[in-house]
Amino acid sequence: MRSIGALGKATNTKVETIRYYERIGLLAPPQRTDGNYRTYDDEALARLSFIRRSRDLGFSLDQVRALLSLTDQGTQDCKTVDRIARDHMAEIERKIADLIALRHELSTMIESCGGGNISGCRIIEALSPFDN
Amino acid sequence: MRSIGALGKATNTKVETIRYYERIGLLAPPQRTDGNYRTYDDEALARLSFIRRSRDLGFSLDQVRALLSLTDQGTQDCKTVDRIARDHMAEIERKIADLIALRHELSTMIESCGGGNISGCRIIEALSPFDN
DNA sequence: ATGCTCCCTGTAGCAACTACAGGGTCAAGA
DNA sequence: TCTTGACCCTGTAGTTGCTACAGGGAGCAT
Ligand SMILES: [Zn+2]
Ligand SMILES: [Zn+2]
Ligand SMILES: [Zn+2]
Ligand SMILES: [Zn+2]
Repeated sequence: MRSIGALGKATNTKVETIRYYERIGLLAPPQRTDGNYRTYDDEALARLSFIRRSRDLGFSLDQVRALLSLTDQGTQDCKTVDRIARDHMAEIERKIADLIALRHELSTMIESCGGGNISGCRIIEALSPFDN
Repeated sequence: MRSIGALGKATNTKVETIRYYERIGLLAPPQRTDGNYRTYDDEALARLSFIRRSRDLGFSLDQVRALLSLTDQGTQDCKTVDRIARDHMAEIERKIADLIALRHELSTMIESCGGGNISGCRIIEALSPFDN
């Protein structure tokens, strides 16, 4: 059994974040000490580690919730797990493509800056309408 | 002079968003009609277009605010403009790198799924602690 | 007069936390 | 024993950039 602070250190999670996960139902309310302190067992540690790892991989809390509830009924087919992961992957791909397009536009813009005063700056021009 | 709805259409911006920009001081409060309707002139249109273009390029509202106030004093050196743009570019680069690393991890994970039931799924295993 | 579309203000919601304020608890040292 | 300090508690509000109402008023056409 460990305190919320110890759990936080073990999982690299802020105490407030742990309480937040409890509030939104992602972590079960743990047992309390006589002084009303939360105490966590190893299962809670494993569950929070799972959550953090999933979050680090960019899954949304809703996706994490789904993954957790699927894991809790471990006898089912893992098709849904696969689906969630692939959907997330597709989203990442989309974001990468968007950002690469953005980078191209930005770099063109930045390279055009001649370095005079602002009224003649090409960056500002590129942002402004009606002066193409 | 145009109504808020017309300005919204012209800049592809929702009416609520325009009011929001006004509330946070990004757009000046416009003139009003007798019936208390906002009316916008061409300058407001240009300003909102600038904002939208900057937002499309991923600048934060704070960055947009800075760019606008720099533009308003057009005689200054454009060093600061350049700086904002380069900072933003660096952030985009960081995000791209992060997402590419993420994609690598995810694809490894997804490819490892053999398709049985959940308790043996490699995706779940990859997310879980203590079972490496 | 009635409907319809637009506009107004003010407030609350989204994601995923984070940061207090204003207290209580607990272990250790003087 | 008393006190100090680190930790914990609840509850609420802030962050970013909007978006969505609710409950009204304005303006125009029929
Ligand atoms: Zn290009
Ligand atoms: Zn320049
Ligand atoms: Zn790898
Ligand atoms: Zn699987």
